[in-house]
Amino acid sequence: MGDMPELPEVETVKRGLDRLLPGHTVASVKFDSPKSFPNSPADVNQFLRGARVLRVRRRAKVLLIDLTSGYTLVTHLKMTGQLVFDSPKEHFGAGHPNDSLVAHLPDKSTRVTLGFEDGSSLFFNDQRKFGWMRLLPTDTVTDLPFIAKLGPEPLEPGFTWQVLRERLKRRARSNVKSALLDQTVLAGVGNIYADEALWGAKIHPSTLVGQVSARQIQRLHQELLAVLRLSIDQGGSSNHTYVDAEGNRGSYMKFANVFRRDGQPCPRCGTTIAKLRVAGRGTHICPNCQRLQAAQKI
DNA sequence: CACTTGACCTGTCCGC
DNA sequence: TGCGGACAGGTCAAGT
Repeated sequence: MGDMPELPEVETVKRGLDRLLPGHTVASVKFDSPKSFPNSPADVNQFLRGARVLRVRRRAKVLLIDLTSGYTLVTHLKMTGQLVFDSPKEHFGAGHPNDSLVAHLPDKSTRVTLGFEDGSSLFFNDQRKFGWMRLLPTDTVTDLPFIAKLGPEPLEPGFTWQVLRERLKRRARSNVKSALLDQTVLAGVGNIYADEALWGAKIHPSTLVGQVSARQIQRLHQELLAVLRLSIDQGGSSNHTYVDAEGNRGSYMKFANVFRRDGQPCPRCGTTIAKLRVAGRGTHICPNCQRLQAAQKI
């Protein structure tokens, strides 16, 4: 069962790592090449080993760990990735709630291990091996094709509802859920928060983008920001494998209105929540609150 | 070009 | 208890 990091989960990991990693110098590196870490051993020796961590950033669902070597460790967690920091001396005393998780690392899902000079470690675990970590010159990261094509960050100040309307026009003939999941339209939204925001705005996920009114786009914009912010406040969503930089699970799922709540009552009207398939993805809706107009039913 | 489908992997759950 | 198939929160390449 997957457990996937979207913007709030990656942001939570980013905040933890940015608090824990800067100042640490890489002493040793073990990596599963090329699947999870395609760089050569020569690159690792030259640009990673001996480098110190400057800062940790996030763009969309990508983590960027900047190093003093002028290189950046670019990491995508995809469906089941975790980045967990373990410093037995400094952060996890006996009886700490994360001892059980951290104590057994590395395990069979560990793809990369960075050992730091003070004895602490950063583990990149990834059960399904979809995720990757790669070392790139810091000033070329934004040239990576998929990063260059990313849409705006929804939580940046310039992201108004009018910007959302303009971005959605790129996918005018597709359904609104596919458009929200398209990272070139908008960065960071995945299956959970697309479902939650569409429920909040009372829009059926199969509605064609061109059929969504300006008023509905305003409402969708408001719901997207609210759900992303709430989830960041809760440390993200954990159904299964997601944990933050210290091995903590997130608690957003307690607040989910429809996601993985099929068969339970809609919190707004009591109608039984349904699960369907839209854009090839499991999709959760309230069939009463989120209706397709007759003309759109195909 | 816009959009949809399949592939990438492993683990788990559900029905027979 | 065993086995096959569907499915899992992401993204890209290949197809229509």
